[in-house]
Amino acid sequence: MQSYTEENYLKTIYHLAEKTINVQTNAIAEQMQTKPASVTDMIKKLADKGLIDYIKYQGVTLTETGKNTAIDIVRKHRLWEVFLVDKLNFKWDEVHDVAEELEHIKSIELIERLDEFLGFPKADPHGDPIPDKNGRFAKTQFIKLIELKVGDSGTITGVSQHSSPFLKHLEKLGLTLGKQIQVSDVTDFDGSVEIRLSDKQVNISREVAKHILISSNGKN
Amino acid sequence: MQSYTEENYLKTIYHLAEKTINVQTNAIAEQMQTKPASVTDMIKKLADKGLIDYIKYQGVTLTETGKNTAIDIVRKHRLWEVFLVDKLNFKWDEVHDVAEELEHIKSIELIERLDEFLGFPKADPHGDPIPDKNGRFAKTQFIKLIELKVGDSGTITGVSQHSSPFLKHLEKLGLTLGKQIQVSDVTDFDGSVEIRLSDKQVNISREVAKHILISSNGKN
DNA sequence: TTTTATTTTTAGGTAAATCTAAAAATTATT
DNA sequence: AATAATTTTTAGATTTACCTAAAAATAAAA
Ligand SMILES: [Mn+2]
Ligand SMILES: [Mn+2]
Ligand SMILES: [Mn+2]
Ligand SMILES: [Mn+2]
Repeated sequence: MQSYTEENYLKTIYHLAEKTINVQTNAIAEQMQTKPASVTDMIKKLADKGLIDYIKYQGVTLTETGKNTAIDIVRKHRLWEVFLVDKLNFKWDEVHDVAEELEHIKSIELIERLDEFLGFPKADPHGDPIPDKNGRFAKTQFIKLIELKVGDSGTITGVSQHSSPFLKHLEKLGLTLGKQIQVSDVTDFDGSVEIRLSDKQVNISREVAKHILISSNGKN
Repeated sequence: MQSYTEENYLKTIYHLAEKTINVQTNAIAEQMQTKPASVTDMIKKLADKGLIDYIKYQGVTLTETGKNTAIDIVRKHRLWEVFLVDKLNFKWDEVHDVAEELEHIKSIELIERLDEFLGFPKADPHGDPIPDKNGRFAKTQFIKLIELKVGDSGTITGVSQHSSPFLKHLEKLGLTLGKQIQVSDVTDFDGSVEIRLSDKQVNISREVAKHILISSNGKN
């Protein structure tokens, strides 16, 4: 059984491992809003428990057990987010912090029944896939909106930034999950992207375009 | 802001204060499954924070702030229990431990929306009253079944014991909340009580009868 | 290949929540 | 009222998760 803190470390390492093979001490410290020295302490403990492989000065990787544990926490986090949005009418920018707490509730029964209650959802309110009870989930094939060329179209199926200001901004622009979009222009001057929606046209900065994930349905 | 542990102490003191004015160190220790020495430490901290009044060797009482905090935790605990039973199909004997964790999730928004989602329930699955968001709730007038005389009747509206074995036992006997009952006999030999239900007759021990709460609707 | 910069670890310490063993205060019994 | 029993508190440690400051290792630059 892991502590609340250990679980947060495992989840952080899991997410960082999606970008780099070996996860570095400083990266964990930044993500966890703590100091590298504290990370080193925790890393040793997790290694002793067989949840990560650790070579001094070389960063860490999750073991099979560690990875499974992390995925289980991610599963809980995302299911709770669905609950908050679908059942309690939270907005997609309001759910993260609460889910950050709820994900640590320890009851297999609870999460399985919640999953059923929610209708076994496949994705959370941000488009992130929800692992099933065996930890399996489809690796989603997303393209960053920024990578689309003029004329390309697709559907918004995810975001790679979960901050409230960002999500509120998208909401205001009407760029929510499931929306069909087409890139109508890319401005030479600042690289900002002109998006055609079914009913209107909006302009978004490169920074915003980087964090919108598209499931492409055909190039032009 | 209180820690998880502080919250559990406050809740324990609150419940013990329903029976005695001054709550004693040993009583808290027993309830919290910890040692009196640990309780003394925590008591000092809670007193420093202004959540309890404490005179050495004289036990403690909750301050207004402490009481409000405790009631808020009780509110959360009971709402989560309703959620588990009404929405996730848990049995009334399965919810306590999970609610014990869920009650510590810190989000006012969450609990108010949950309350609404559940239809502002007035009682939890064990018949205990749920405080509203201002901490107010009707003081329920229960009579212990053991106190009824032969011929008295009433409705089962609560239990004063939440252990799984006890609740499963009641379930098996058909003695669940809302059931109409009448005391048809009290055995001389062991004081066990004969209960008439709408469709059958059951015999329960004094020990069981002590923990069933009845809202009386007329004596004979 | 030195030197410099960055990253990571170690050393030593703090605060929260617990413990055991022993001392002190209160309560009950003779 | 004196003694015994019970309750409560103190003293001194331990564990977990942090911290700062300094040392060590690795990576980058000159
Ligand atoms: Mn978390
Ligand atoms: Mn999410
Ligand atoms: Mn609790
Ligand atoms: Mn209850």
